[in-house]
Amino acid sequence: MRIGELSARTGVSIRSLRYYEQQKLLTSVRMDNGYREYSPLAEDQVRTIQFYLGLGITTEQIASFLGCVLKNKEAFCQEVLPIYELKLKEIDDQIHQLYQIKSNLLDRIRSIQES
Amino acid sequence: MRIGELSARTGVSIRSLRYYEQQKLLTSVRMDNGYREYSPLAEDQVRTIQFYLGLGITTEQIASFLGCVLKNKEAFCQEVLPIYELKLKEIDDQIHQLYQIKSNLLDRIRSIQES
DNA sequence: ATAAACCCTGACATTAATGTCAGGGTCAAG
DNA sequence: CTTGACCCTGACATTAATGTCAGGGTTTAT
Repeated sequence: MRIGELSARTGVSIRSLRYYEQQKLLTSVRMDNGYREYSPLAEDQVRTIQFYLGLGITTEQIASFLGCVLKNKEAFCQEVLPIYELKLKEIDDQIHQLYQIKSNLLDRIRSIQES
Repeated sequence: MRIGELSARTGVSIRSLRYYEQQKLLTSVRMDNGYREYSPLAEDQVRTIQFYLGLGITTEQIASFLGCVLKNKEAFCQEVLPIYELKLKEIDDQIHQLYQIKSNLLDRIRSIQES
């Protein structure tokens, strides 16, 4: 299929599909006219990419294990767990920071409303 | 005082002090040689700016009420509360999103460790 | 053969505060 | 009068994925 169809099937913009290819997350073969041609498997692959992006994993990190997880069960890919754990730590840090700010904001709001 | 001293006193980089001025958070008078000269009050003003930035408030928002809060008690400045409340909502949304991701991450980690 | 719909590359824009560099004045102490 | 420590402006870079535009080819249907 061509890029427009892949985009329509997955809901991912053409621009993003080209970007994924540049980041080595996705491959295509070129037809004589220069158009990209995708295998039917690409649709699932794009959904997988989107799933990991939704977890806040960067394209660079995804590139490091995507080849494996497309062929095996995720548990079999040793690169995945450390990345998940790193991301989890980052998220926890961010949550903590946001709570700090929230607490400060609530203090300020309270002190305004009291006066 | 000149910009280097203000920077040293507040711990805020010279670059940032110039940026605050450009964003109309800070003023200075120019000496004959073109150097900025700051009033002693600037030190406190810079700390106030830093405080609001630490709450995640943008320079544009700060600019909208800084004049007031420098002259009055914060509670007196009507622009402040809506901005606090808006920011609080943004923070809550972000916290919520992060929890969603965290929950997904924990699921994946668990499913890897179970296998 | 022409219009519409598709595809290509390359480039700039987006956010927000800050870092950093280049090229150039100013001033004080030696 | 020179050196070093200040100061100035203007500009580009940073992050990461995506949007958008220009300028140009291709294909399909009429």
